[in-house]
This record gives sequence, structure tokens and C-alpha cells, in this order.
Amino acid sequence: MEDQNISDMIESYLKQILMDTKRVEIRRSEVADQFNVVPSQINYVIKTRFTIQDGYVVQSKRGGGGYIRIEKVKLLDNLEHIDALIEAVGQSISYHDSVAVIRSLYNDGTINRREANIILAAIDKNAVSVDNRAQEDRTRAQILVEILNHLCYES
Amino acid sequence: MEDQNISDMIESYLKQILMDTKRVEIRRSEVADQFNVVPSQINYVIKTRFTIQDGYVVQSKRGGGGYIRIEKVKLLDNLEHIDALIEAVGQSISYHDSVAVIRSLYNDGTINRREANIILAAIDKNAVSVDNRAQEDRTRAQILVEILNHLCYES
DNA sequence: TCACTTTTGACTAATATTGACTAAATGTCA
DNA sequence: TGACATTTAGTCAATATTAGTCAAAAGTGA
Repeated sequence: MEDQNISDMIESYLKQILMDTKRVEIRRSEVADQFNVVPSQINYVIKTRFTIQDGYVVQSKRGGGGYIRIEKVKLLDNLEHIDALIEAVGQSISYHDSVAVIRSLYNDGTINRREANIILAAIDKNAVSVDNRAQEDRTRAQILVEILNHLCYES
Repeated sequence: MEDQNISDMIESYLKQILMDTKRVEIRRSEVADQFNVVPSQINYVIKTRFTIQDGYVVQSKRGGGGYIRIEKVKLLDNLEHIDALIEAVGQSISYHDSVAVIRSLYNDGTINRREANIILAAIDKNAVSVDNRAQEDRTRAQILVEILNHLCYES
């Protein structure tokens, strides 16, 4: 709570609201005006201080009546395990190694068989197929990491 | 149901009626007047929020006594439905349209909320991200089709 | 100084709103 | 019946209204 810089102040402002209400919905330009910063600074604050690791899920909509919505979510207790898997996946992973990751989630009880099969389909060779093998492994990693991040909390 | 903009309000208004009556029949200009928008905005709302994938069928008639009729319909049985979705996905699909496909599976009862969220994660922007936008949409389509094909076996 | 974080703004993307023009159905009247 | 007016709805592109991205500039602290 030092509030040394404006980003910290915006962070505190939003987290203050979230102490009461579980979710905030803001108009980016309004908050930017309020703190006298450019609108994109709101994105910076959200990106650096409201991550899924911190237990926040962010949604937004553009156009008339647009908004940014931040929701505080309850993180699961086997977070360490999922974090370890994210670490293990890294930037790139083969199909074979992915299967091990998914099996681990299944054994863990994090996902059931049906969910495991859906994830297997999503990272299948056909799913990530492109003319470049290295790219396939990177895409597979991205998909897995995105799913793993989603499994971190109750939705 | 945030109803930040007029289109959302019109959508809510119509869906509210459809909760009771299975079908609504409106006079375009009347609803436009009621919400103080131009008539063509009604078309915009219908086009973006009452698609066949969401389970709505729209009919209309021009001239004296003209109308727009929106009907909530029962979706096809699972297999047919999945086939239709595979067709709709094609070789390439945007994130936005993918969400409609996944919502359709959920409305249909083919997948539950948790599974829907996993699939949403799999086709997220971050998941398919690569330096080429067109490729992202192709990869997204491949993932979705792979999952849809898998769901065919299960159902 | 050097690495890191914060701040800024130009450019991009998504969504909503508007209105001019078009198309279709119906009404009217000779 | 046929011509034309009237009354609807449809289409599409321009404009408006948001938020997102990215990299350069500025600040900060060891």
C-alpha cells in the first residue's frame, strides 16, 4: 500500500472495490481520466497486477457501452501442481509429453476422463498441424498452458 | 446481463418475452421507437444475438402488416448438430464465431459449463497465437473440428 | 551506469449506431 | 385488372465509440 506511483494507486483503487464486491466493471477511459493517465495505462496495470496467478479473471468488450470487468476468483488448492505442470510445458512440447501432463491431471483428480479426452483432442497432431514442426510444438504448449491456467480456479 | 448499451437492452427485452412465450412478433419500427433507435438497429440486434446457432429462427414480412418474428427452436439431436457445427467451422474461424459454436454445444447439452470453459481456453487468442493472423484462425478451426469429432464418438 | 518498471501515445481492432438506399407486400383507385 | 402509392422490412457502408497492442521515452533504484 505504498502507492508510490500511479499504477500502484490504480491497483489499490480497484482492489479496494474488490474487497466488497467480487467484481468491478469499469470504463477504461473514465478510470484513466480519474487518475489523469492515458487509457492504455489501465491495461498495463491490469496486465501486471491482476493476473490469474493473483486470482483475477479479466473480461472486456469494445464498442459502445464497452467495459473492462475484473473478477476475483477462488484459486484451487492444488495450485502448486498446476504451476509445476505449466513450468514443465514451457514454450514448446511434443504430443507425447503432453499426454503425460494430461495423465498427471487425471491421476490428480483435477480433471475427469471426459475432460482429459477433450484436452487430448485439442492438442492432437491434427489440431495443431501446420507446415512447421517446431511451430506445432509451440502451439501445443500455448494451448496446454491456457487450459492449465483455466484449471487454476473455479468458474 | 449488463445492459450497457442499447443493443443489449433490446436483446434482453426480446429474450425476456421469449422466456414465457416461445415466439415474439414485433413491428420493427415500434420497437425502434420504444428504444429510440433507428429501425435498422433492430436488424443489427437480431443478426448478432438471435442466430440459428443460439437456437433462434427469424422470419419477417414487409409491407402493410409487416412483422419480424423470432422463434426459439429446439436444436437438432446431437450428432446432426455436431455435423452442422463442423460444417460451420470450416477451414478457418474467428474467436468470436468459435464462442457461438461452443455456446451452441452448451445450450444443446452436449457439453457442460466446465467443458465449455476448457474448450474456450483451447481456442483462446493466446492459445493459437502466432505471427500470422490467418493462420491463427485456421489453427482454431482445426482444434475445434478435432474436438467436435471427438464429441461425435462420445455421443 | 544498467536493468527494470512505469508512462505515454500512435496505431489497430472490435462493436455499436446511424442513415441512405433498396426490396417486398399491401392498399387504392381508375 | 393494372398502375401507382403507401407501408413495411433489409442491406450496407460510413461513422462513432469503445478497448488492445506495442514500442519508444521517461523514471527508478541498486
